[in-house]
Amino acid sequence: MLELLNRPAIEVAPLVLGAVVRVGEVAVRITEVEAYMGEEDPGSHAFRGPGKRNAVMYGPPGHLYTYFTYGMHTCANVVCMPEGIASAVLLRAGEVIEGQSVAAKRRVTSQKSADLAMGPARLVVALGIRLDDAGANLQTGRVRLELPESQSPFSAGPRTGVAGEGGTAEYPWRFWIPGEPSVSPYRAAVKRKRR
DNA sequence: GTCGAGATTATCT
DNA sequence: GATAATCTCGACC
Repeated sequence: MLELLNRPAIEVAPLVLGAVVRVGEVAVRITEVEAYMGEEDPGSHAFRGPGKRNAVMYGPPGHLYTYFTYGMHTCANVVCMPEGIASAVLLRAGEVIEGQSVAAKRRVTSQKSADLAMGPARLVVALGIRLDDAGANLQTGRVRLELPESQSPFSAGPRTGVAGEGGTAEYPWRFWIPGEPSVSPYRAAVKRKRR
């Protein structure tokens, strides 16, 4: 599996589609991801170089990169590329296929099954991933990644949710499985107004 | 369904 | 002190 992940994020991203992430009793089939290409990517946390937050992204592939954003939310990534090069695939959405009652209990809002893991922060909550799971090994740790045996069909398009300058959504680095109800219908990123 | 805006805090400057 | 790889709610179509 490590050989499959030891490549650029835009190549790894389609492979993760259809994969299953398992944490305890809850399992989610990934239906939407985004590629982050490290220091050459203006939308990536690694764009300004290594720091405490993105250190895991520079580490070896096959590990979990979590980060906190907007003061309330956590997002999860799969690290790819060899140690020393920052690159990761953001898990944006998925379908809860096991432990649905447990996942629903964590999500106080949106009890509908299609909404349980529709969005990066929701996915993390449904799975029970925490910020201190950062750096966990996805083959041996609490959070497991199971790649599919065959490549799922997928579509590619502009990234969403990246609020950086210069239109970082111009790169077609968002991948999803067509026809999945759990793929987020979210609008493109809007610049945040200050209060 | 789409659109606008506020919430809330770790991390970085 | 400013920023942010988001979510939720309310208003409108």
